[in-house]
Amino acid sequence: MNDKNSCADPCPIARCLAFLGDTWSLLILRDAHIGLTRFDQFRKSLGIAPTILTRRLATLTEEGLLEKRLYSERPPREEYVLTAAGRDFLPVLVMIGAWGHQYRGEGPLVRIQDVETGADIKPVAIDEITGTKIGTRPLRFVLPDCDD
Amino acid sequence: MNDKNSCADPCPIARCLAFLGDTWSLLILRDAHIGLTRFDQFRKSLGIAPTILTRRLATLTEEGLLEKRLYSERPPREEYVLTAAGRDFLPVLVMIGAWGHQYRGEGPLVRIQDVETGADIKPVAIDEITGTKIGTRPLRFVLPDCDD
DNA sequence: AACATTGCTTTCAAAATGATAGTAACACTT
DNA sequence: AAGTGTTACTATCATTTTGAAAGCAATGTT
Repeated sequence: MNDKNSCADPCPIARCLAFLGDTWSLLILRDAHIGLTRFDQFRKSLGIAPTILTRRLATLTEEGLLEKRLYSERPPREEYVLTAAGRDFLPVLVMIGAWGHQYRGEGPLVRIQDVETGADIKPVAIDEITGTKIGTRPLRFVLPDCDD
Repeated sequence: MNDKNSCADPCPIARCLAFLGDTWSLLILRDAHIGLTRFDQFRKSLGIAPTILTRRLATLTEEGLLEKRLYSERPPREEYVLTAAGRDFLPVLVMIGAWGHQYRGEGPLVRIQDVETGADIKPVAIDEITGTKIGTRPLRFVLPDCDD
């Protein structure tokens, strides 16, 4: 994609999107966070063609966001559960949802709540160092030297 | 996609992904945040086919993330600049980058810095209400009644 | 007048997607 | 024991999307 030089794309956004840059993968991850684990649950929830679902689940598994777990030996049946990497993807999904909520929020909308307090979540991204919201201070994308 | 009922998909994540759920759109937005505005800048930066770029820029413009601005009358030339909605998409990109940084961080990596302090940004998503990091407390996705 | 620049469009082959049907391995029911 | 149901797929094929390459229109530059 961006291979003007010999090393892999140095942008962490591009690296992530290289295999997660499609709607289905992200919706599968969303459903996984909601608690779905099985092929047919994903298929019914998403209305996705089984061919595509097979491929997406395989990619997500290969890339370490999901992992297969045998939940029945006879008949052999596997389910897909989130790994640590998959669980750590939640902030991305939540921020996508926050944007959608703000800019595509007409009509009835799913809301994300804190289970304990029952209150709606109000997600914001901050810089942990300065404590300020992302977007309030100018940022810079810095390319390192690349001698791979 | 998820039209088991008559109303539009109530999930704000799905709504966002409905038109932003592809790699190119997100990379264009990334480049727009870096400061690119012109067709050829995007094309060269991304190595994208002009056909696709035309379509993606049109969608991003229609959806209100970019807007066309005439920067030369003769010859008539337009550039694409981020709108408020487009600027507010930065947290999503930054969180995607943070995930990529953590889980796909081998080799040289672009880092995001605070321009003023020069320090690397450490992006985290928090719930503004409770102040806690997203992912540390159990969440729930709540479907509202839908009588559209 | 010839060439360069910018922002596209046209064309067409290749790849991805989606819909539908079918299959494998079992369990369960009668 | 035969038939039916469940789950997780695979096979097939038409449609859609993508990508590569070339072309073009409206200028500015030399």
